[in-house]
Amino acid sequence: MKDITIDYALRATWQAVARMYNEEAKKFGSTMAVGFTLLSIDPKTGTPSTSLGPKMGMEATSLSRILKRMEEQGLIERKPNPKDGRGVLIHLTDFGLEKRTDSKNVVLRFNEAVRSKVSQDKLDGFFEVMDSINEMIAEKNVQNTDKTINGHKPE
Amino acid sequence: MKDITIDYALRATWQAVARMYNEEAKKFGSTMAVGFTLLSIDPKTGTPSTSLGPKMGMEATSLSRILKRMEEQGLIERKPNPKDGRGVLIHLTDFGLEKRTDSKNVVLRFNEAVRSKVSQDKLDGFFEVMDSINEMIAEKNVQNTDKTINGHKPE
DNA sequence: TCATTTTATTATGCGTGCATAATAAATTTT
DNA sequence: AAAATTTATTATGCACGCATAATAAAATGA
Repeated sequence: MKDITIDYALRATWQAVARMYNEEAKKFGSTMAVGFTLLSIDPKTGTPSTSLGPKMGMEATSLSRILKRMEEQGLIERKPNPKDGRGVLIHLTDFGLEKRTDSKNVVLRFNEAVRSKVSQDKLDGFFEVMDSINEMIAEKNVQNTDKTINGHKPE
Repeated sequence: MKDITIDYALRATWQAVARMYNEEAKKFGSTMAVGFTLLSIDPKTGTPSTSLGPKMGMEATSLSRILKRMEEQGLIERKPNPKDGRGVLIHLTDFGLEKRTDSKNVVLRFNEAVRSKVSQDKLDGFFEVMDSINEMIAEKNVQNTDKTINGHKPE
């Protein structure tokens, strides 16, 4: 029985990863959140902004400013969605694709490093606990039933 | 083999918990970060601000503004540290102690809910993965060797 | 003792994430 | 079709966490 709480371990560990990711991203002139967003955009077809929020596990409004800055930096282009006058399609520029690759490498390096340190068994336990937490929270919020993390991957 | 990355699960899950914690904290006029800080202060002896950052797994500078607001809200008092003219001792006010109890209940409820959903085995896997990640990151940053999460608890 | 270095804290700016509110374009209802 | 509702997006303000820089008080070294 560990001496720390689940939420504390989750929080402190995520913060540590976030610090590290931001540090890495800085090396190629980016940030963690921008990197995650780049990874959530389909390089070939582009991605309707509607699906970005759920895909990234965050509120849609939170993306507004990030996308704005990404557009200003020339990482993405917003194109009107022919199927919905309200919606927007997010496309990567060549520059964005380049940064996307950089971001992907950071993510891959981290995940491989962790997987090489822990057994698949422990990792399964980790993912199950994550699933349980998300389920539990989703149950409390009736309107958010589609916000489970399963079935999504950042690519 | 899950279809999502470790960092993604960590991030999305933590964000979900953070949203929930903030929602709960709002009910008694507080926030998640303030709640965590309250829980990290010893109600009897007070806590030197030096130890708050490491205890909470965050940079010391990040606490400055939070403590400032907490003082303005009457949750804490900063008293000079008799043993070190540079340092400050953080003490809870009666009001702070009250909010600390509220915050503690939120944390306890969450942890109990998770523990009732997952086996101790899975939970051990979770904690081991968290430890591995923190170790790995600590190894990269030579100056941060004392930043492991083990041995700390938010109370 | 005096100078240098280390340590504790605060100030500031930036990026991030949320809630809330506003706007505009569907969609549904009548 | 016109009105009401829903949905997609943006704007704004607040809280948070970080890095960097500034300040002040030890601690260390000469």
